[in-house]
Amino acid sequence: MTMVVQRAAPPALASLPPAQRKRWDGIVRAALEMLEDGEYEAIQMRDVAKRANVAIGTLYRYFASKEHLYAAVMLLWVDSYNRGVRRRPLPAAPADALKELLRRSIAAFVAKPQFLRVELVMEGSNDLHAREIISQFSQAYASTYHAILGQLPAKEAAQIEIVIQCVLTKMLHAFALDRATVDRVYDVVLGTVDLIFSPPNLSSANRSSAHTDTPAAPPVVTTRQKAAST
Amino acid sequence: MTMVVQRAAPPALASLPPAQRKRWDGIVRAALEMLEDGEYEAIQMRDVAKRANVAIGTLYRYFASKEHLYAAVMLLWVDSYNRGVRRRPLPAAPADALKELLRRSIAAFVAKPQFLRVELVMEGSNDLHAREIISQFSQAYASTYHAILGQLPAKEAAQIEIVIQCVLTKMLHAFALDRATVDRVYDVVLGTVDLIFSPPNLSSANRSSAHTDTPAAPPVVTTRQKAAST
DNA sequence: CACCAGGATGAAACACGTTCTAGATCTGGG
DNA sequence: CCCAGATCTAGAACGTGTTTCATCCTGGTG
Repeated sequence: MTMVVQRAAPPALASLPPAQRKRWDGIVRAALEMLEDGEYEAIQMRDVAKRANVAIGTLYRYFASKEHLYAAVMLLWVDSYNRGVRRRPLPAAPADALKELLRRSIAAFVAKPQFLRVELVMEGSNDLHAREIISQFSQAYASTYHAILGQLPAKEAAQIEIVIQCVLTKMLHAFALDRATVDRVYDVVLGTVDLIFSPPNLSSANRSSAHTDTPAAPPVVTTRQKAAST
Repeated sequence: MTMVVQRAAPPALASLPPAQRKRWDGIVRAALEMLEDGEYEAIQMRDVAKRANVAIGTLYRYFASKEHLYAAVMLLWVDSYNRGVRRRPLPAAPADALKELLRRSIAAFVAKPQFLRVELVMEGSNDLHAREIISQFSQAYASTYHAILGQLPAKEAAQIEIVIQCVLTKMLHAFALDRATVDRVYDVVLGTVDLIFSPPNLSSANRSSAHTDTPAAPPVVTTRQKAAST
């Protein structure tokens, strides 16, 4: 009565006998190497299998999809990125530490635009396995920044973290797609830190809100309701 | 000697005789309708062609790829979005106007997550035609925000614009992929405005930079160089 | 009217991710 | 040593985006 499962979930790397772990490694390594000198779109699963000396069916027993495979590749790669970025010491002041960390991150990613483009694909992916892995390492980033901002009030630290994260990845993606130069990436990302930590005199803009706020914005409250239902 | 072109570039909508323009419209409308009640991935080009009453070959004469077609769809849709968002008046104070605009934008997008997901796909796309169209309407967004921040110094206005833009789209994408609730989107996006316009007391964090800056960060300068060459 | 050029047609073929099949091979327990 | 079951393999097959191609309009021109 125990019917055969249509397709088993890909095994977790952790719980894997050495022989299979070796295969796993070989596949990911092959995929990584092929990305080193070719675009994601140009890489064929059949070729990855050939290069790793496994059958295509085997490849698909370990990875549910091309996106899942390359999520694993990114995870491997991001490790080396992390080691490089965190090696040298950082300035003590949060704003300066942040800026320095961002410079290193940008440098690391800019050196390998294919990986950025793959990350972009991953973020748009619907594949469950891929998404899980991706969220893993976006949390890894977050924790790095969290360490720096620890001394700030938790609320602000969280907000700053996410803003920085958004700006950094967006700008890197723009760069990866040739929509921004390296210099612009640096300018915008570091400029964001300045904007947050050394704000220009916006108080005039802010002050005027005291008397224009209430009269002009009564229908606002309904907006959120509509969003949920429409 | 004039050899036949392998594949003519898709014609621009502007320079098109009425009959063909009508076909163009029909195709985009069909594609739009199919997205209204189905996921992008589930939509087949063959079916779009059938629904628009054109041959598949014709469809591909107007649009170079599925992504190009859906970029055009998004452009059509974003028009109606813009009309909706800009109709009611905004508060006069930049910070408040910004917040209100953001609330409306979030509401508009949250109501149609398929479109968000398509936008995500578009942003990761390598298709030239698609990317050109996409950059068109991300500029359309930008101009909307630009109008609000006109009274601020140009430099800061530009920086604020881009930060807001990054945070907004990132959070919307997170929502589209079920990685954030609607409430979180509102909190983070509006919180960003607060962070910029009513910064908490970060000066202590900032002040200490005066004496930690120079000693701790000597190897920094080389970072950018490495980025460009490696 | 005959003719031409530039669409338009849709069936067939191709490409590549993914799945399936039919054995071969390995592995651990008796 | 032998068996049952898991895993591996080569390759065929399938689905969907994309391309090709032979053919059929259609509307302007002499």
